[in-house]
Amino acid sequence: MTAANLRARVRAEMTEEIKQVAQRHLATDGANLSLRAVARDLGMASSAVYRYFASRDELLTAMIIDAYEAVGAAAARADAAATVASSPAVAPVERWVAISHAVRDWAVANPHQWALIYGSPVPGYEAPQDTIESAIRVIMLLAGVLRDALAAGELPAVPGQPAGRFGEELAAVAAQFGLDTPAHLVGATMYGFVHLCGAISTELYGQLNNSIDEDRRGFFEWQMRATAAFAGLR
Amino acid sequence: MTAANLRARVRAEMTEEIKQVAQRHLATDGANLSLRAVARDLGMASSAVYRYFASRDELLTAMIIDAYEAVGAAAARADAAATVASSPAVAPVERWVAISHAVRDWAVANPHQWALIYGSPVPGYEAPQDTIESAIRVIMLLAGVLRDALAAGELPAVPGQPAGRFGEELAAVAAQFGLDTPAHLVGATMYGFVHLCGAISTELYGQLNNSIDEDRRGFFEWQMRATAAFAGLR
DNA sequence: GCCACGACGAGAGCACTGCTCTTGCATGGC
DNA sequence: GCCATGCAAGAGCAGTGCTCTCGTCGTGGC
Repeated sequence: MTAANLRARVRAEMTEEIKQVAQRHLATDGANLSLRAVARDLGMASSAVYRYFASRDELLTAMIIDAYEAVGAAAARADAAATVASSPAVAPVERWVAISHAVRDWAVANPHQWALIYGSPVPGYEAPQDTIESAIRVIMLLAGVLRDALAAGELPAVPGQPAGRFGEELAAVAAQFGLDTPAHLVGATMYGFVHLCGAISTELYGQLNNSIDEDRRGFFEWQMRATAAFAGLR
Repeated sequence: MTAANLRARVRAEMTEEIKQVAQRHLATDGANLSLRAVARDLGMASSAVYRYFASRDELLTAMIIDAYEAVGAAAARADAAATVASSPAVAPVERWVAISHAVRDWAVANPHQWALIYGSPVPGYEAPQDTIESAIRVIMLLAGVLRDALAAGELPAVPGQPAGRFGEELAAVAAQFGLDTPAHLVGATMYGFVHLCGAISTELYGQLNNSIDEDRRGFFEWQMRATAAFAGLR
């Protein structure tokens, strides 16, 4: 190992350490992440952090990517577990529900990270291209459930596509991602994803207070089964 | 008018002026509202603002209440217009769609205000009780559509309530607000509201980028008609 | 009519923030 | 052995929320 490689490794470790401390601050203090406070926790000058992240926004971007990775990984794990668990043929709706629960569980456990990726954008911050490939993992999992269900002949045939310009856009999305699913299934996927985001955000941001206070998990599952039914799963 | 009343009026006008300038800043700069910048725009010292708002959070709270009022009023206006427009008997689903479009139109026109009330909470900020009565206006309008449709016999009968603890909570909500609608309709109302929030937030926060870029309004309406159908409207 | 009181505005100041610039230090390659 | 390079630290700038004090000015009570 050359010295340059060693230096790069030390640098990567330091970067990781900064991110970890920043994530701890994020989890406790919320989105108003203070670079100086992170530096203090690490026992170094605030200016030293700028050797690793050019700006606070860049640090936030790194945390956004990590958050997308984490929630996507949690959802993928749940999907895999649900798929395997049903050795003969699990109902696709159970995969749909398992993915949704995994996302919600992650969000409840990491509310500030959720807000970072699916909440209102940080002021003055614009998501760079780095994040988009991480951002679509959850929705691609949902799309996969419908694709498999369609292949297994478990979805009712719906001719045509939703009427309107957006129907063509849905068809274009299917083509773009190489999905051999009709446009209305792409729409149903996005419909489910939209509701997933809405259900979690309304719950986390207090819109359900004084209405559903006890069985939020049950209410959530009821909703997600409704979106699955809209897609044709049952 | 006594002098005290005059003073109170001057004070109210000044308070209103501060809120207007703050709203202008909010609309352009986003949620990182600077009290000092507002004071500069008003040509007064920053400390003078504290005569009217005890803290930045209090100013934000005032703007949150105003935002709830604005979106609720827009939705109520659209509902009233849709109801009147259909002099003999407009399909209830059109009222549902009209309310939804009004909320979305307002959100698209005032994205930062939307983020303020339905986005991730401002760091360190907790919504005070003042906001909750303003917050439920939109969802009460949606509930009203279903209530009227039920009274007109336009909803299919669904016996019982959703199974689970949350079903009881839904029934309790119906009782709490004096709604004579069954629990599953309360659930459908909240389902529609959740999707409304999710659809608008995903659109505003860029989750639809590179998928639905042209006909977002059409995609939104398609979604809201689906939530109406879930409630039994068609 | 006067005067005290209270509301108000302005300014200074504190602690904090993101970010930049300069300086010193240490280490590895020649 | 010397030098270049990467790193850390400190000072400093402009900005923030918020507090405190002080001067002013209009108003209500006497």
